[in-house]
Amino acid sequence: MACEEAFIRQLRERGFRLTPQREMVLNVLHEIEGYATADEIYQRVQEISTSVDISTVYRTLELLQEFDLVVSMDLEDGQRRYVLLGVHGAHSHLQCRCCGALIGVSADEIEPFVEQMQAAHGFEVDVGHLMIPGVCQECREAREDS
Amino acid sequence: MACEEAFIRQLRERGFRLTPQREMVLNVLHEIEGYATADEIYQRVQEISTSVDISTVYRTLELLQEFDLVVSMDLEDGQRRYVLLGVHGAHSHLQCRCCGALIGVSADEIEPFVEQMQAAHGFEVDVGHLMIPGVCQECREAREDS
DNA sequence: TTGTCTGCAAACTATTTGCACCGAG
DNA sequence: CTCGGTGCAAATAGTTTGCAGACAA
Repeated sequence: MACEEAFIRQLRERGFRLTPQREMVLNVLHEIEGYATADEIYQRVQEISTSVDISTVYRTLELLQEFDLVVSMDLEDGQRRYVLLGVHGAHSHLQCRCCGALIGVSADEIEPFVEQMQAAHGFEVDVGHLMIPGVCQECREAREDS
Repeated sequence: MACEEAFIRQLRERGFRLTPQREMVLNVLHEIEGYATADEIYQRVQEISTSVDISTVYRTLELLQEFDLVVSMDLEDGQRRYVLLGVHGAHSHLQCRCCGALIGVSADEIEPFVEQMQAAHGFEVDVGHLMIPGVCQECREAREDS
């Protein structure tokens, strides 16, 4: 598990400690392999061990973000989502406002757009935090049927 | 003021009423000519008339969104921003995580990207709600100087 | 042992809602 | 006159924080 190693190394380097709670949060993020709210992560951690507090989950997620192992994004429903930057590294997400689905889009695919914004505005796009709202194929088809 | 007319027409059509509070919120949005938080809008409305409640501001903003005269977006600081869709219509925003600046980008400019997502994923991008996080030119230059 | 981390509870903040009165149509 | 809209206050919901005790190193 390369990301756990990276995590432990960074913890050591900066004088932080490796606690079972931190391991559990990281493991849960690994299982999920996608976005999740703090509460969803909390629920899964609870399945493994009760008496882990939601505030610890938040604190761990903050730490993981400082280490660039996780990115967070705000959807319009007011719940922040957290994504583990796994082996694939930074990528963007299409977010369906209809069914709520999040669809991953590789950084490669976003690249032309990133370069365009760079050229036109000197703006450096943060691909890992890019959320693209809209309507997914399934929902569009469902809509056309009616 | 074309958008006020559009507003009044839609109000009438749907049996809603035109109140001074609703006019004030719309006027403030007009003055601002850009994004603003509910609280910022509330403050400006207060300058014109005290005893207008923040809940009325929220309710009016919701109404304006239903009428497609305003779009809202969530930035990572947990405060929702509201933008009046003026004469220019829907457009996207570059958001600098460094200085907080919001830079408008026309729908035309986003068009190639929209078509790409359409072709590759059948996903219909909602240009008006698209927030593109990153670092703006000024902040990048400031960073390079150090 | 030492100082970080945790659980608990309380605080915060942005937003939403219930309700009785007010006022636009 | 009617009933949609408002101000007020209280409720929510997600997230953050203070603190005393727990535990990794």
